[in-house]
Amino acid sequence: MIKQDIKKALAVAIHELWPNSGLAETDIEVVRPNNNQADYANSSAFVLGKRLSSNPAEIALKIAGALKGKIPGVNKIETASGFINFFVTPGYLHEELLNISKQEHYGRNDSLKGKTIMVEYTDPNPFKLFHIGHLMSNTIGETIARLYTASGAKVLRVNYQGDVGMHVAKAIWGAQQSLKILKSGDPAVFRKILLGGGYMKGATEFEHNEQAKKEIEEINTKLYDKSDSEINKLYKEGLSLSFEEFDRIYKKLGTKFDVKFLESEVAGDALKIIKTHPDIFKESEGAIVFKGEDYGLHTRVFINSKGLPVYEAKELAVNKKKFDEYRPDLSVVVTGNEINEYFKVLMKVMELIIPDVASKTRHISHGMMRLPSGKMSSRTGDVITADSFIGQTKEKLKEIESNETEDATREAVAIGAIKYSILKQSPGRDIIFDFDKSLAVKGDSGPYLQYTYARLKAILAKAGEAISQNPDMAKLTEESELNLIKHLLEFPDVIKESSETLSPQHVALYDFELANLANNFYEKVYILNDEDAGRMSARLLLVRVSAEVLSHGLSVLGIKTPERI
RNA sequence: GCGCCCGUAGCUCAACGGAUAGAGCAGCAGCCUUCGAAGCUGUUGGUGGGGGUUCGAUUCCCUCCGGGCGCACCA
Repeated sequence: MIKQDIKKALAVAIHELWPNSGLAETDIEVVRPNNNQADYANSSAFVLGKRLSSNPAEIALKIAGALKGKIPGVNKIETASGFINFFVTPGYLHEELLNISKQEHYGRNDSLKGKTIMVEYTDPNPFKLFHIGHLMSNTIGETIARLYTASGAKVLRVNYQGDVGMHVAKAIWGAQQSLKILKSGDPAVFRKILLGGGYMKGATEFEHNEQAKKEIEEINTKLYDKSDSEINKLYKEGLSLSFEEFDRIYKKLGTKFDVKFLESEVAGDALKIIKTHPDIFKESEGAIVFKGEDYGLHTRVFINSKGLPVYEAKELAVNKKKFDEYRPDLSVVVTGNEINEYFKVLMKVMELIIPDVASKTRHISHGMMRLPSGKMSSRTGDVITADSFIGQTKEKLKEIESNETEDATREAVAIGAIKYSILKQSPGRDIIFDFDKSLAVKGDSGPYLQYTYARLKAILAKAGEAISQNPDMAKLTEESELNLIKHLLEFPDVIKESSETLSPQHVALYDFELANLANNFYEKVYILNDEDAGRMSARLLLVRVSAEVLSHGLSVLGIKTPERI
């Protein structure tokens, strides 16, 4: 890679000029400048200027002079007020394009080879709706998993689902009430009640109906000791309905979990862990709590006054369980940012009782999907399900489709649009979901990228056998061609950096810029029916590699690339 | 009140402490008699206020203003 070559040459030159500068190769960065002043640039002269107490511009000149003619592929080195700018030759670009066209997994790196990483995400609760918040967690988590895979790690996708707890009791209570009124045995009605309306009703009544609150708490206890057969039946039924529903959605979204944990499996462990650490957890007002104030945090309840473990305790147990059973090198937990503060308490507790787990656990939070009216709440029913969201997006796509599109393709485009709009911004931020405004299907959008891919593939399909002819790489001289190749060369760096910093938006931006350059090339140069067969073949090679890299780039984002859209 | 996060163009978002702060949408002006117009080209427009650190600050620190989330038995 040219960046590495430049870096090495810089390190050597700097060492020769100033043996004691203390500037190592790892301190030197070669970047593609965001302006068009150079192909690659370096700013080490500023650092050296500081260390040597001398003028950066002069230092840059000295370095540039020492490097002249020493880096293969670089034919021009300039300085501009301290920056050192490098220009590469078309010949170098041609050679590199040919190289990457032969690589099977271009873009992958092996920086995490041999490592096992668990990524927990989505975490929907049975008995509640799978809404666009889960869609967000799923999209981001899936991309993190794919970024780690692209860096060579073995990734285990984890889904942790709350099959016990107050929300289940609320849903069952609500369903019972509705069933009494409706006297309906229709499975579809039952399904709807249990998965959506039941929880809503239970949660609402819980807040201002003392009788309901009491009954729900009783149900919660019964759920733990399994003493009531009617509740057991409703529970079992609802659980399998929920899982069926979730699996259907995962399939749609392109996620497949390797490990599924249930809260019910870890509740017992949770109690055990808490009880074996009386030095850390204290009794307070009938509950067992962790006094976070000693560590600049706040107090959290781990076991409630009914003796049942709450979220924090179960989360503690599930994180321990991951390491007991799978021994990962790293465990990443993706959640909404509303639980950031709880997670800090949890991390502190883990540091105290299972430090080895704590040191290998990392919490990543994402923002909320918000409605223009405010926060979404499944309690009040002010919620948009993933299904209806995807459905609405498909409807919107119908407006701009030029020909008859198959439903599966339309769905791939709709999901691509949704995923891209989530991933193009940094994960910590909220998305204000205003359907007409925030979900783009034109411009910087998923469909634009898929369209570009389909367009490139259409050329390749028409070219047929011309692809296999001997490409005359030297014929790629247009600016649009060279710019495209330069961008293609960046792909491995972008993947590696995004995986290190967990920044899906960098991949999204890269893909978008790639599409821009590819479209620019498409408009500027006519590819097919060229009397110069070698040139046509070289251009087709560029089309092919661009399409492949775009497809891989989108695949990292979990976005499909249909051949036709 | 305390803690954490955020504030960039009319709107939605980018920008390892680097050069002239980039895109998309919306607006305006163009491009379908050759490969897919879900496209391409051009254009208008911006870092909440005030200090500080630095050769260099959207980025780091302080402060003020504005918004979000959390602050004990829900997750």
